[in-house]
Amino acid sequence: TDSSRSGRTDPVRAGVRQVAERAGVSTQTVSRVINDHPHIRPETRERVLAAMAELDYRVNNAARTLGTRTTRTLGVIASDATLYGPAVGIAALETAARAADRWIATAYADAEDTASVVEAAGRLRAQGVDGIIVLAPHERSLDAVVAAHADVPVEALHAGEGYQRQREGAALAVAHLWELGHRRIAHLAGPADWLEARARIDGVREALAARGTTGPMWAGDWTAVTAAALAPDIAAAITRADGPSAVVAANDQMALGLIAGLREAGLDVPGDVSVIGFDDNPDAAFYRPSLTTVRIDLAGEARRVVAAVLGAPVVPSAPPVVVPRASAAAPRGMQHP
Amino acid sequence: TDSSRSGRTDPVRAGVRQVAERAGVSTQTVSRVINDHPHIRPETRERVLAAMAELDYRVNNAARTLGTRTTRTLGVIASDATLYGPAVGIAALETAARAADRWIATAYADAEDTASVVEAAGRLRAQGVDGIIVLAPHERSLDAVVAAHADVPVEALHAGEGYQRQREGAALAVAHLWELGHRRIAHLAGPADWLEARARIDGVREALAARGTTGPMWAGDWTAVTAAALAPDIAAAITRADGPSAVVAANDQMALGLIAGLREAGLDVPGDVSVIGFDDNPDAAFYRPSLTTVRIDLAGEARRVVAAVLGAPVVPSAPPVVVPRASAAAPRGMQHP
DNA sequence: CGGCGAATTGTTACCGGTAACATTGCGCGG
DNA sequence: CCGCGCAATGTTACCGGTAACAATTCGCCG
Repeated sequence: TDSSRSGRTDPVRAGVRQVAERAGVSTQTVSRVINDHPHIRPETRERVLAAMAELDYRVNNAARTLGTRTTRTLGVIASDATLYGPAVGIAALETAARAADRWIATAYADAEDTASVVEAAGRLRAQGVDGIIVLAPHERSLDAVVAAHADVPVEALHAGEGYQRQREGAALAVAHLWELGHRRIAHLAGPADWLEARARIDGVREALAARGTTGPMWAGDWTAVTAAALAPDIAAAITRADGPSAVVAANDQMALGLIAGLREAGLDVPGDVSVIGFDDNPDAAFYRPSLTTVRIDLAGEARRVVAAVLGAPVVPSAPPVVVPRASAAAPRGMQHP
Repeated sequence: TDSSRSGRTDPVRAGVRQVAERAGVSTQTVSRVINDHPHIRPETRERVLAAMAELDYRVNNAARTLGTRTTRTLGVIASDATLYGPAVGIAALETAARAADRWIATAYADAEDTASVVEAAGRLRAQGVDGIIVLAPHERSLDAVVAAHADVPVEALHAGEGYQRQREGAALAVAHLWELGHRRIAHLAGPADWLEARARIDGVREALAARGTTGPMWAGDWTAVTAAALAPDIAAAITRADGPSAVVAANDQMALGLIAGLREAGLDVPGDVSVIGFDDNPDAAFYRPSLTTVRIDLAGEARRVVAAVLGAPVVPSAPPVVVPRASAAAPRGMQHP
């Protein structure tokens, strides 16, 4: 009976015991209703739900965790939030986790430093996460995390089927350029020890191989700055007699830097060379020239990996698609076929 | 006494009781050591620490939470992760929280929908956060969150002192353009009911007022798409006799879209009109033209707001600075003064 | 109509810390 | 040499759920 001591709102949060009393059942029954257990008479369930609503009941996660030894929380290890891919990946994971009635705990780490990644995993473990999702890591970091935390499921957003999707996307990029008429295609890759970069490299390689050719490759670090720094080199290759006429960049930000750098070197995009990006950053439509890019179904990937960590049945994501814009065009001499 | 039943690693995590037994003290003493309470003999502390190390003890957060009713977790409500500002803000908050030995729980909400923001706050509350930090919200959403969750501290990254910083930054942008010789300066603002947008609007207005003038204003939604859609309008204003010769965009992404749209309308940046952005997106250096922008000390802001939520003494952040690049230049007719 | 198994609900103990309070030991002033 | 007060440590109960097990009810079959 609420004493009129102080404020207007409930001074103490209601617990299962209060709900149970109000509904005239045991706490266990309340617990069963909360967790959707079977063998509850519909009428009883109603009564409990009503009591919960009246008391504005919320489960106490800490208590639940203590009892069940499971936090319903998934840990996410992310690296650089200034990169478009990871930032969107985290958001997609949060959404997917929420849909699965889980929480996300995010820990940032320096992807270049395996120890820091393992340490981030440790922080997440200390918080009691039920599983860990690694975003775009070095392959060896992933291995290290798996080794150090063998007792929780660890998944990478871009491993397994995600790897395939990335590969497909890269292959699509090559196919798009090929159809435009390009026959010598280069790749500006991400750091080679990132799974994500590797997948895109493999995709490019295989697509080229399927067409009986290969192409030069450079490795950046996902940033526009580094891509711009590599541009002179790439420009030199392009201007050679049998140099590439198109470049697949492993993400949009590198494409941006690359285009700026190529321009600096006197090359016009898409006049002298075509460039295609990866990620479909919403800004890419407004780059100059607007950027042709590959879109991955990140939301679907996130759902898949969350399901994988939870051991739930996975639904496949949608296949990647090319978003054609101005930065990729027919090679010089083919404009009017 | 460990029965040799199964695996190599400890089958059960050690708890305070195990540590206490091993160190020959009570669990309470262990607890005191964990939490750095006074009145522990150094020698005792050593013994406990040793026992903890030997047993690879980790506190169980759930148990601690249950006992103390505090989770050491701060909730962050974010809106759109595809925007550079919020994405970096979250990362900065995570770092600041970690430095304060706290966790971050992130909940995404639709900023345009107050109910969704309040609901996100509710989710965070259910998780038991000790405080809530709202990232770039509508003012009314912030009010609603405060009203609905009066019993936890709620702060906005861009309210209070953060507001001042934003205002300063906008004023700096105006000052920069003014020094270049611009006398008629427009503002492409964010949605007017966002605190962040408001601060920047106020900064622009006040800086103009201090120079005895005013300027036209348009409101976008932070995205390049909408900025591009507004560009024809803005271009029309610019080409009028006494139209503005420079635009302060409220973020870099809008600046990007604006520049693309102005170009579409036949206006050259910075030839016909100067544009300055806000945020110092690392990509901005590679836009074409490279974007002059304003940098805010986001890391410092994050530290400040985390301290504020925790009721700790706040350290001020660094003042904003202008990063001069190519998109802002002297107005036509002043190139050679 | 007794008996049996499934459906439904209740009882009890426990998860792993910590707050609150109790207790012990010791230095020191009078 | 006693008593006081603080330093150092211990005891106990409890936080708010849930697992495990027990008990009761009920429909239905032989």
